[in-house]
Amino acid sequence: MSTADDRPTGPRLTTTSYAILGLLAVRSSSSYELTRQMGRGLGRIWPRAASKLYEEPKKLAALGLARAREGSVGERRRTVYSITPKGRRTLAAWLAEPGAGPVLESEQLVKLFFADHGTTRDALATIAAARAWAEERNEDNVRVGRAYLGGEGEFQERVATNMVVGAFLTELYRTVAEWADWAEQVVGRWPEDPRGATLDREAMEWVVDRAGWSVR
Amino acid sequence: MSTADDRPTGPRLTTTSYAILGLLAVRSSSSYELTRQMGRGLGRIWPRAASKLYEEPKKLAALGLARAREGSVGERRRTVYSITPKGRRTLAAWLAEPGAGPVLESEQLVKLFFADHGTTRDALATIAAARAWAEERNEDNVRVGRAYLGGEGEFQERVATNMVVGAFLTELYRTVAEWADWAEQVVGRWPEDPRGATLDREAMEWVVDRAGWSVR
DNA sequence: CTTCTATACTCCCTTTGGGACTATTCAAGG
DNA sequence: CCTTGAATAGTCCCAAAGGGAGTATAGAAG
Repeated sequence: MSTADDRPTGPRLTTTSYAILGLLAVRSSSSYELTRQMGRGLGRIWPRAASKLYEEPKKLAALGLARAREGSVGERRRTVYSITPKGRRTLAAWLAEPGAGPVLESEQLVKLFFADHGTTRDALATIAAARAWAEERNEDNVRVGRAYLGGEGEFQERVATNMVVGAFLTELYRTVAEWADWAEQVVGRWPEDPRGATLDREAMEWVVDRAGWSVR
Repeated sequence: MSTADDRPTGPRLTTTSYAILGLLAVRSSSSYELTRQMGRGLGRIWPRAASKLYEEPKKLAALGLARAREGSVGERRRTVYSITPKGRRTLAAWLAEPGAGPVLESEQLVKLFFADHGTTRDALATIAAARAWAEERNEDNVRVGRAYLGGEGEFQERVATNMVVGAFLTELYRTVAEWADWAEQVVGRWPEDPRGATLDREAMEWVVDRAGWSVR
């Protein structure tokens, strides 16, 4: 943590707060725009419900990390937020700490964890759904990557940083698909009642071997 | 959704509810044991705060999906829950639906998303932290995999299903580590001020090529 | 006996999800 | 011009969940 002067007092800042602050560092935005931005790229790595996001910029403004400018389009209210110098320093201080590792929530995997209480067909369907998920998500990734290569990506000037995150997602989706293909083979060899499935030694050895990269 | 008879009325069941129900399908347990089980393997794919977990089995019992047996160890209270036939049917019905795709939350990636508002050194530290995370997590995975190969894994009789989920995690951790190694190379080529980083065309082409698996 | 860990919970305040709602603007079509 | 639907711009509400703090007993070790 950097200078004590920049440590916000009052409401605590969450990762979501910093994400909104980061978006304001890139560009001043209306609260609606902020919720849209959070829904796109960032939503893949820090998904948040839109309805809760409207509160964040207010909090940042209350802490002096952002400034709120009330305005209107005709009779419709509109608030545009912009980052303050204090906000920039606070963001930079946060970036200087390494951050928590990924947290994964997968209902599909929970179902597979208990696959022996359903049918093998159910398990295969769940695996297929996982692959479909990866495919669908990857389509967006390809499109974005190509746009950047063509020099026409959103926030093209930020391509270097966006690529690092985009590559992670690319690899993630690819991994899910490859795992799904493998799992389909393995589970396809199960009996109809998965309770009868036993250790597939060859497959297990392959998995353990794959895990060997971190072994000292 | 299967037979209407088995559709629970009253409190809504969440994925967490089903996970607890699944654990009871494997073995009757005290609420404390349930919270421990949720903290181990399942916590990697469906992390939940222990303090909230004590409510779930109560809910299942209220719905007739589990039965609660009050008891004691000396003067200490203890409640053991076991699944009912209705509970088994409800679990099986849930397993018959494919389930939602993975949801990822990564503070590290959020930081990298805004890396151009920090320093290149910060970004490299964040990448190193991601790799360290993958390493640490993978160590557990290796240990578990070897125990299963040796026939001494926890719930060895469920090795077939556990392997499918374990393989996913193995691949995930490996992917994070490989991505981190790549990202370290790429970011290592950035100028000291990451705002000066520009499109690394060769790297971007590699990423887009890697994403090509799902392209029709 | 003391200390620490394990077992076995409950409570509390904050954050968050997700849905529902209100209202104006803008665009397209009849 | 009017109507309809999407976009913009929010607020509210109830349930789920995070994370910390707390209480209490049992068991192990010194």
